[in-house]
Amino acid sequence: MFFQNSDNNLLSSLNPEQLAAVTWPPQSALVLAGAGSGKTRVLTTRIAWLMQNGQADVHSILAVTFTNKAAKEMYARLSAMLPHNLRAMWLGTFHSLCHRMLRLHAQDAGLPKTFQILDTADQAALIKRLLKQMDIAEERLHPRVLQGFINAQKESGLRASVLEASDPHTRLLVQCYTEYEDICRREGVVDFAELMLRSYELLEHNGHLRRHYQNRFRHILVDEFQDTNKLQYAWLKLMAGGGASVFAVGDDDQSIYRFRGAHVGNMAELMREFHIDGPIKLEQNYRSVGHILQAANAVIANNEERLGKNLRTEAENGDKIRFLSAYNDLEEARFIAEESRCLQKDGVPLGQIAVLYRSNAQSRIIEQQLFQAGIPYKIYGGLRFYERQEIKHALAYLRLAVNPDDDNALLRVINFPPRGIGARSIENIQAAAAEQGCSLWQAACGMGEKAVKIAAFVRLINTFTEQAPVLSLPDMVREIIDDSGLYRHYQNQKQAAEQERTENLDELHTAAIWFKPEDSPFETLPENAAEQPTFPILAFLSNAALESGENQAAEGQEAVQLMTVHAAKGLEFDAVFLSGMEEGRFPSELSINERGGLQEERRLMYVAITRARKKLYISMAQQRMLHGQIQFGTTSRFVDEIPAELMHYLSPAQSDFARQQHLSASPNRIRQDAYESIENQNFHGYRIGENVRHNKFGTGVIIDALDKGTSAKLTVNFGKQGIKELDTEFAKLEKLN
DNA sequence: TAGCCGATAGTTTTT
DNA sequence: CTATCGGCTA
Repeated sequence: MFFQNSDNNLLSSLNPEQLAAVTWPPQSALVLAGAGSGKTRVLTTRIAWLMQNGQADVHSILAVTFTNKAAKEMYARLSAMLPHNLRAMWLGTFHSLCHRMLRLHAQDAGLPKTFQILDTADQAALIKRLLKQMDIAEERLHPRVLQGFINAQKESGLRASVLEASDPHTRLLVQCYTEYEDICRREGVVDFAELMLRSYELLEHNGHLRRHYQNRFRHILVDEFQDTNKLQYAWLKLMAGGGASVFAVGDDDQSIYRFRGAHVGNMAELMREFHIDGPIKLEQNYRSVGHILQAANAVIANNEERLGKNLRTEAENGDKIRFLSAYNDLEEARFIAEESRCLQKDGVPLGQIAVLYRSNAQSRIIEQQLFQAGIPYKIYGGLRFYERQEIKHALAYLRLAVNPDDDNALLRVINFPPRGIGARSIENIQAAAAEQGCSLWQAACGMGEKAVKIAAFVRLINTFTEQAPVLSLPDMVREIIDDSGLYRHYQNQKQAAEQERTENLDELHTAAIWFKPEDSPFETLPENAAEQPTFPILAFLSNAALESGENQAAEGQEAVQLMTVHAAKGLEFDAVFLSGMEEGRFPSELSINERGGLQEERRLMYVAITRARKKLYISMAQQRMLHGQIQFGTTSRFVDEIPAELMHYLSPAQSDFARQQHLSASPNRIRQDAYESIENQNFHGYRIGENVRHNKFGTGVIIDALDKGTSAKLTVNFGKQGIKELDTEFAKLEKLN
């Protein structure tokens, strides 16, 4: 065989910790893998090693990742490492694997063959419709609350029928949940949580299937285990019930999705229930320089209930962490832009520079400054491809072509583009549907030719339905875009932004051309695919729902990368700007009051710090424009948790004018001149950036200082109390650290 | 029915 | 401040 299958090749470059994890005997294990410790590599190599040694084959492995991107990456890496055809391997996200199972056993799971997947927005739309139908005002029950309730219940494995309500509000929620389940059943749609729960129940109730899968999967491998929710853990337990080994990899310190149901406790639970003596720790970091790693370790050490690990590196200490307490958000953004330019001049590729922030709203001003400075940038976040309205509209037509009973899809496009079917007509259809207990589509069909506009719409959908089994997927998509009038509608709009939507519709057509259901390892090809001519459409739609378009940063972009800290998880950059480090923003005000919220924020901080390889900048704005108002902020407590000896404090130039002078005079020296370093400067026991309390002005931050010999004059920002100048000789200041 | 205007709310996000 | 949504008017 050409392929070099020797252990040496596969394992040679692993460190002892990694080697121990990869070659762990076929028993369950928990790998506690710190940031940058080669976690994905261990997981991938473990699979390859198992297969090389004949301990596992393509069919006996179940590998779960958290994102589609990670699944694809793992698939690519494994394909490069192994001579096997991996198509049959069950590798994917929890949801795509459950989807695969439900497509294969739709009937046993009590689902129609053509069941569709609701994404978050679809689910929200359905819930709004439900509340309106039940005549429940938003003040009484906000749609978001109900959506959260339903998802939380499903993720706890609870159906409406088993819920008991003691108070009226809960009773209402349960009542709505019951109705929601009913609507989903009628329309043949499943939400994300339902994919998990339905799959779980299928295995639980169907002993035959359960035994089949339990016998099949001997090795279950899970990535990002700290982000699993309770239902996913229960699903894994069920799958492993036949004695399979569970090899879970995760980092409790990087668990940042508690707000959407992630349960870090699963790690301890796994050790207990699978009789794992202790975690295998990967503590060797290959990413960051010493100072950055020390900062990360120091910050996270403030958390309790950790499984416990301490990252180490053989790298040099590197630069200190540069900290800037800017006067306002504009100043902060300008600093980031200028410093990016300097980094670029120093040879750092722009794509290796990231600007991180706690919330998306903070990106705008940074974006503006980068734009003004002529620095290319790319923002991650916001709408993704399959979430765009024009794409959702086109897909709604496609859904109707394979399943006209999909009320959600029908309502979305029955009058888009506008075709004279207004609220009144839709109410009529809804009334008829309610009376006959049928779908909106069936009601619309029953309205007869008198309702001219509705009849025309019915004919339109009917032509699509007829074409669906005949045309190829790309032709079908083109037909829908053109004949629905969508394309023309956007073309005729005045605003350029609306006209640009046609480009996305063209892109959807292109996506359909490239989409090959049989090529996708994450899709399932039913045995009777040939007899189901609309299968490509179903697969395309499912793919669109499950993979709403890549949102995570990709390599090789020659642009500064702007994203939230959450979005940066799993990525790394040579230089990182961590912006908006103000108390109340990061940690977020809202989470401080939540139980365990602060610890989660600190983990987020830990994730942020460990994204940086060589240079880390931390900045805050003493004044920030938020919701149209100026907010005053003090330095985040997390910044104070970084030992001062790792920090290098920068002070902003005294005036914009001064900076402009420097800018035009010597662009290369901006950094030195505009942001004068005041490191090690101790102003009679105080330093810039420090938080202090004054018994009259409250808490504030030292933003500037002047040594006067016998005393120092401190400029302190007391937020709402304003900026005050205080002399260390007279003022009574208490340090807050 | 369609488009416009005013009120309102406003973490983090993948599936 | 600004995006979104619902209600109101032409």
